[in-house]
Amino acid sequence: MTDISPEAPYLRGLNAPQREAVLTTEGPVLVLAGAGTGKTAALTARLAHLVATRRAWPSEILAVTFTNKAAREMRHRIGRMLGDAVEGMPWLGTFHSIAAKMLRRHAELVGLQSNFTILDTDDQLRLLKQLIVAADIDEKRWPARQLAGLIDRWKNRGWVPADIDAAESEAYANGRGGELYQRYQDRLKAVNACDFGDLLLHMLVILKTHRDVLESYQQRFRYILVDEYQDTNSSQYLWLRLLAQTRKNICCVGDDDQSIYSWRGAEVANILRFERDFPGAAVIRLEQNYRSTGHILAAASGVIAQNGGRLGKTLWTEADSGEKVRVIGVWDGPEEARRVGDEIEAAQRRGTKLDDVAILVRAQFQTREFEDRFIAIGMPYRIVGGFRFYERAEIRDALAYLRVISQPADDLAFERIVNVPKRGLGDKAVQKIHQLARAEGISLMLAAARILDSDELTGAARKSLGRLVADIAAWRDRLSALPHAELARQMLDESGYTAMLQADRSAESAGRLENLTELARAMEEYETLPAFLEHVSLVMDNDADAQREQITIMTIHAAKGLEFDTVFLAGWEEGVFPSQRSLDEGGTASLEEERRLAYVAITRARRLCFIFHAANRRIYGQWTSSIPSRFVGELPGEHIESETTMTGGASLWRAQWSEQADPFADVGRGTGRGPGWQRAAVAGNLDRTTARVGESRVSAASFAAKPRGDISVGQRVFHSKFGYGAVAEIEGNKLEIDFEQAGRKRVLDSFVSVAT
DNA sequence: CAGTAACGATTCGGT
DNA sequence: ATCGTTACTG
Repeated sequence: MTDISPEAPYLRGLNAPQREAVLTTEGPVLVLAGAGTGKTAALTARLAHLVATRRAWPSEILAVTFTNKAAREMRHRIGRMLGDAVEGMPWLGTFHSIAAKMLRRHAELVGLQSNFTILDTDDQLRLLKQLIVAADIDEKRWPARQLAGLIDRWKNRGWVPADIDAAESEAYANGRGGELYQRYQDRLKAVNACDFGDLLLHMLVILKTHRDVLESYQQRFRYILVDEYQDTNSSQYLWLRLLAQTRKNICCVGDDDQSIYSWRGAEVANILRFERDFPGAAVIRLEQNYRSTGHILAAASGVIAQNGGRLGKTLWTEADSGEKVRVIGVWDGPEEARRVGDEIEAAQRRGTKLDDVAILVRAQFQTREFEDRFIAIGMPYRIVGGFRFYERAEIRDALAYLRVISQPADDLAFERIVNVPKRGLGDKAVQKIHQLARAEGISLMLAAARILDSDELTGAARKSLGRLVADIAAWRDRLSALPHAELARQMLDESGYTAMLQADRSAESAGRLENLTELARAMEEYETLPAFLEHVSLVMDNDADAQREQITIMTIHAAKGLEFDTVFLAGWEEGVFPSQRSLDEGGTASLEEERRLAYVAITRARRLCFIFHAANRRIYGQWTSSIPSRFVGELPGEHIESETTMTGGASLWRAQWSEQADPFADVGRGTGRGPGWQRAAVAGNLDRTTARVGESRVSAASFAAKPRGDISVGQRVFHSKFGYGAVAEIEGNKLEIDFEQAGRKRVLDSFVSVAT
């Protein structure tokens, strides 16, 4: 079966199907890998095997992952197996980074220069907005977001503007979709830029139309490996199929049950397509789970079993059954946060590390409740997702400056910084530059320089623009003499950006300055400014603060591929999870995707899994009563343990919803009519609820109070939302406080008490 | 040009 | 509720 001894170190500890996945090197292979079945171990072993047996040099293997993080981890693990031999695995990366690398070599074939910029969503939207306005379309009725989504979908399918037929075009502005797509592509080309979809689409076009290029890559890549295959979209699939066409040594690893990105263009159908396009593909199933206890695995399996059309895997484990999944019903969101906090503290006392605990939510808004609570009790936490480092305004501004320096033709970057900080270049000045640029067919940067030679601009605006243009030129000159990180620091000072933040006395400005320092530091790790900018475009990771122990709060989507000892799943209510959107539209398919999410969520847990559902929740400022998610009802009874904190207990609870034939038949948005147990619960919780209302009344009444005598600068105080902090400034009854957890905030003195 | 009031949207989110 | 964007006003 193989020419290598079965004792090869990278085979140690692998089970039979895993070994098969490693040793079946020739021909197409499809590995169906359930959650926690040691997929990554098998995958890295496969790569090690290919190299160790001299079937291919590292540079002859194309290995594609879905995220940069996954790519990094794989690189790391192979490094451990092969020593430094992996140094040269130049083709291990995400679809986008690999496509970008290729495209830089062949850019001219699609009318780009090899130093093209990669636009992010924000740039993309601004550009589209301009085109929409120019096309005389009402941006209110036809939002840029919608067009962006549409173009994205087209690109995901591998369609260029010429492929858009009338029916497709109809989806935007009465049939003008295709036209705008074309204009958008023209505009991108004019500014020498690409969006993410283009990286793949352009390469696809090149591979299709330039035989020599295609053949050289087919020649080069002896083996192709694809991770998270269920997440690939059509364009990625077509790209892979072209590259694998001749040698057919392609191995795809995926799990149809973990396909949760269809809204982003992923097509599970690619799995079925694979067996059709590569007849005779070996199909290998990894079904032994090494991660979770028996109860957790059984609970997850019970839920996912409700889905139709699965390829079918039966996960099993040799591990103990462990503790049952705990399903906890609470009164409302705040109570959910309190209960989770209590359980975490209890787990901590039992020796669980906070790093091993995660709270997973369906939607970002659910994180607020936990954040509030954890600040109050001083529980260290981090929220993954939300605003990433590179998406913050100050970072984007700084990057825009750097882009203008690196690439004068980058109009979008120029527009972003032309009046940041404010330098008196408002709409009308910018408009004039635009006009000239359009008339002459030149970049904004060039037009700005040109306009100074005319008398279009006068007075302050003229002077100010002159200074900016001269500054940018000077910074660009210095780039050859100075390390780019150092240049960035000087640029931030000289542009007035630092001064602008220093002048801003708001609570966040200090943090923003720190972020900029961090940005300059990060730049030091890159050879050149363009190399750094490329990294930024492709990697939106935020790998700051990993120092002290903290729990993690994140969405289920963000948790895919991760695992934790203890997992809290919050907000399992109809309308939250499954989300209202998925219930309103999308039918069975979208409900099944939600169910796969539930499956992914439960299988993140190694040892303990808690599932919460609240009877009342505030959504968009509106109190809504809710009933437990249907997924709660799908959890097999023998693997869970239910409890409720509400009077009436589990018996009443169950009586109301779990024994009806179709308990969700009349579930709709805001029916507002809660089941009977809710009324019972209301009675039971009346005291607590009124107490809370009373509290806030008292606070409100004290709004007008005069400054109090027991607080002075430096005093340590406690605030029920922000926790402990020290008073930094007093202004009447308003205090500036440096909170230990929440940073500097302005609060009324009536909301704090003197700490003891 | 800059500050403020009104308006509106608001899953999931890597590259 | 909240945040971001736009429209209007000083």
